[in-house]
Amino acid sequence: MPELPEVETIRRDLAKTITGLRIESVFLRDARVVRMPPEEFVRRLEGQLILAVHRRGKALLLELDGLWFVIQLMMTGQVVYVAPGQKAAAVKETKAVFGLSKGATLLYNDQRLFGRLMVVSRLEESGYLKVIGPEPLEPGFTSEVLASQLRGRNVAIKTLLLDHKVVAGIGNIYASEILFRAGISPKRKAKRLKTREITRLHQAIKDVLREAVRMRGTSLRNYRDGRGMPGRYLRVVRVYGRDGQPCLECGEPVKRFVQAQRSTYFCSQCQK
DNA sequence: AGGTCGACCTGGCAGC
DNA sequence: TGCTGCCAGGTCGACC
Repeated sequence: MPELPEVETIRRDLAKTITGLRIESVFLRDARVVRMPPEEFVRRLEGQLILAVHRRGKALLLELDGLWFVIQLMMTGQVVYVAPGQKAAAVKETKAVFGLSKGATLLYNDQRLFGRLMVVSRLEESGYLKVIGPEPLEPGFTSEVLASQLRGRNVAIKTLLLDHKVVAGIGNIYASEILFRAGISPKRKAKRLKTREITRLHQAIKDVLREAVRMRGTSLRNYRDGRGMPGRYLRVVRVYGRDGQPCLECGEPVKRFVQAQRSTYFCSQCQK
């Protein structure tokens, strides 16, 4: 999915466009994206006022009156706002269409159908939100909190960064970028990191995610923001997708290998 | 309990 | 114009 920076970008876009609008109609073109009985999903949403748009980890949370519309985009989900009078550009990947008040429309597109849409009265009803770890850009996420999450964990640090129970919102692109920024090898066992390395890692998590939010996220293929536009962070990635190309710090070729069934990119000179 | 791996899906692209 | 295999911003459940 879109990772934290991409979801945060969408959240900010949607907060401006759909806050205060009412969901007047719900049309499911493929009910597989709805992770509850589809009739109940539609019944709960229709007529609801959108009070606010929040984010937790990689999940978008639309606050309704006593209910939450939880959207997990996973790998290829998109939420696209279509302004009143603008032609609703539904595409083959459009799986749900939400008719909003004042003539606006919200499209949910998802090529791979991994995304999850649900409406709950309490956020813990979502298995993801029930177990999710600390929010990395919130003040409560300190170096000590990170250290406590890593303690005793006998897994490669790259794999652990992808675990949303450890830190929320980090995905496969930013895990590689963060470790490069911190100068730490993705192969290091989490429990072996020194305190000063954890401090660097903590700073790198914040720096990389903040920079990516400023650039409105990374678009490889499917990611689009709430206005249907790609993000710009791909222009400044240091290692992700750059295998064989020279490291921007030392010139050594960037390496790719597979870790926990996901690609990892790193520089063996700069990351120890 | 913590760690590993397959499953869930569709589609783009490289190589033959 | 195939076909095959590999790759893709994620999460969960079954297994050891």
